Amino acid sequence: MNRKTPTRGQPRTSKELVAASSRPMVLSILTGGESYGYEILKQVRLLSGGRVEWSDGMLYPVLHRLERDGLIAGRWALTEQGRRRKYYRLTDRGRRQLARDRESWRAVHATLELLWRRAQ
Amino acid sequence: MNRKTPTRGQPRTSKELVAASSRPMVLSILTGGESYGYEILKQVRLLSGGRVEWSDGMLYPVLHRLERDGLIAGRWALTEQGRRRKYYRLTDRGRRQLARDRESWRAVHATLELLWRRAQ
DNA sequence: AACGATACATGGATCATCAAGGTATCTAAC
DNA sequence: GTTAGATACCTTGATGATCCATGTATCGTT
Repeated sequence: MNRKTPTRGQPRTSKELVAASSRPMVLSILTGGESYGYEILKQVRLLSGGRVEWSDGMLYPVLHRLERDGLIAGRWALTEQGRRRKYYRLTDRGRRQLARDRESWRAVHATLELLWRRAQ
Repeated sequence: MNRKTPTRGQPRTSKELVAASSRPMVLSILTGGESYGYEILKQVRLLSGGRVEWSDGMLYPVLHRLERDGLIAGRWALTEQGRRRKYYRLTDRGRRQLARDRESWRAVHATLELLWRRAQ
């Protein structure tokens, strides 16, 4: 990996927030169809308008764990340029986990927004 | 601590989500004025409509860390019933940290909601 | 030849909650 | 009087997470 990519920059997101959002974020991205690690990194950067940046060293273990837990399923493929890629797709189990994650997230978010609106 | 209180129940929130939200949640609650551990636990339960439940064994270390880092300041007090309480208030540093946490949270939330709306 | 982007992976340090336990006071029920 | 529940604080060991640094490799452009 090129060490000068913005992937290695100063984190704008706390590591706890990354930990909490990585699973629902990856699962959500995969509801749009198959994807692979490097593309997921770019998707996150794009969708957040550059406000969320993940390191690749963080994402790959996440993908391995999600696969180990049966929430996503991977298959190896080769591009025309000869690069190997591991494509992941969402499993039914992953879809159910995403629904639970979304509910938990929204419960916490609603509480925080309530507090923030209260204090302006 | 009474072991039969709902505080010890099955967590509805993943530990990662707790980790990500505990600091902004505590700091936000303290924008409403001084509070103490036990009351903060009840506030979280109340504000979330019972959807977020923290264990006290998780909260006290959080409060100690926030105090150690200068984001909150504590003082001991005694109630008329003779119970000791440690009241915490938000410091200026804590207020600045909360502003940063809120921004990060909203960046991640906006990204997730974008994905969720996209997929219905 | 060098650089940057693409594409994957690992390992040690650090730091977090969780689970389970502890101390103590007060009130209400039986 | 003693049991139970609520109030109020705290600590420790096990587990598990990202972070940081590093490694491998291909391809296109300068």
